[in-house]
Amino acid sequence: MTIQIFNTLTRKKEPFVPIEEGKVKMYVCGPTVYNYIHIGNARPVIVYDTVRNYLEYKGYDVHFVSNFTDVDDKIIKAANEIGEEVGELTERFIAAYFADIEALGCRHADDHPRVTDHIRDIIDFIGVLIDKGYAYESGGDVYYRTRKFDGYGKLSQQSIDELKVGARIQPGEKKEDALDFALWKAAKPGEISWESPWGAGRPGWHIECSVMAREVLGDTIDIHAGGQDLTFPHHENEIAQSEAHNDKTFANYWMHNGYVNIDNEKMSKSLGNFITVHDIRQKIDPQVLRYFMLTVHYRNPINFSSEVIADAENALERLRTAYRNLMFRLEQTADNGDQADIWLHKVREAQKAFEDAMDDDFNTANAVAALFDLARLSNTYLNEKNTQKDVLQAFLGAFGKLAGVLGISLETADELPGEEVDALIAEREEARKNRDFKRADEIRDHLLSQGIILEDTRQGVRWKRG
RNA sequence: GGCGGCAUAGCCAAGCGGUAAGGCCAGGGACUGCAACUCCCUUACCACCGGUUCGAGUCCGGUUGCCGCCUCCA
Repeated sequence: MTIQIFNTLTRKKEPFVPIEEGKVKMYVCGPTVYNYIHIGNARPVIVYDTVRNYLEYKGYDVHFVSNFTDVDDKIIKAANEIGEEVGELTERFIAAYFADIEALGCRHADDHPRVTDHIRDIIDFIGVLIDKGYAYESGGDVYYRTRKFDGYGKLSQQSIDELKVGARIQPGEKKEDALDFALWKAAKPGEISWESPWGAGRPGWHIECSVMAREVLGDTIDIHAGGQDLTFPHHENEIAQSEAHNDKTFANYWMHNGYVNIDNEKMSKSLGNFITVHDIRQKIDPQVLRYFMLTVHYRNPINFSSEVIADAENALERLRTAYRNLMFRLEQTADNGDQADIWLHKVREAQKAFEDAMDDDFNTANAVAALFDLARLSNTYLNEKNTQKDVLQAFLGAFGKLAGVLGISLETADELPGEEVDALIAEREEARKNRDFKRADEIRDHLLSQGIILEDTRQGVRWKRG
């Protein structure tokens, strides 16, 4: 089935048709690296990593690009405050970013272009916009002439005059119109800067994405994504820049994820109500955070709280237990049965349900539900006296593959119990055989106090870390 | 002021015209020496008021309450 994507441009779900068959060009706006990312920033990273995984699952060759904004006002400010070079600061937080997203099970993009590596391209791009009359120099700055671009407002669905009401005009403004935005900013004394035809300066915020997307992916890309707050003005401005420059559609599909809220309010750096991924992953399993993010449809807001994380922990554990129990059974040299076809069929049905959910605008909430269907099925199967190896492997394969699309690993890194533990388990088995339950329970309680939970099954003693 | 989103069980959350997925928690039962794991069962007049329809959480209008964008922001 074709994937349906909700396109912000049309406010509708549309069948996904890539520019080039079998290939997807995808650009996701990345972080401004002056701090650790917070869990609100982590949402798009997780969501679009999952989108990318699913596109690949469907057989697409995905060229996934995500940029780093490594020069801007906030970075300069942060660097000044702690007395660090801009380059050192950004290098540090880029490394931190990778560490954080890896913990969250996200892969690196195929390309991570940086603004400071594309200054030349940006200057050239701005030059073309000036030549075409879409931009003008003013006192060392260069601004985009918003009213010149016909489609301005088409992404945020606002007319240019409505936008103007809300626009603020800064004192000493050098713009022709309040809605114009900076493509190039003249350097203030002592600031990091590059030479340009308009004097020393640095790029404005929006221009980088237009330029780097084009440099890496070309004039028109398939999917452009980011947080809802980027719709306006960032993405609106990108469209204005790119389409004025390229004379082509910039992106065919625009995806925007909802916010992460805390106490029902948007988490944001300016409000100061944020939790960094760097901190939270010391306290909770980052896989739980990822799972939690995917239990809500990406366009809806998601409210973060300790309660909801506790729920997610338990839920993920159920999935992991199902997986672990399958592995355990497989190790017990599975017997033969004759019901394989029925079960194999059920596995396929669950997989189909997962795909249907993901095809429908990446409905991960329903995809997760399909995983739980699979868990119930496999648990039921494990209650059978005889199991077959190929069925167990089918369950494990489906679990691994589908959870993998969601970026969730069901494997738990339980180290082998030491010899001492083995001996105790053996002793307990002996005691149980002799109906010495007092001693057996003593051993079980002792192991429990060490965080080892025993589970007696028909196939033998199974254990796990509590 | 302009634009937009959301209100579904104790909690989280799908569903977007045909008589309410899934998860967590709770209660009951089965399994077990007892547990654990697991399985089965139980828990929703879908914010409110009108309307369209044979039929509406699901479409239309209105009300109330939250939230967001219009300014740096994922």
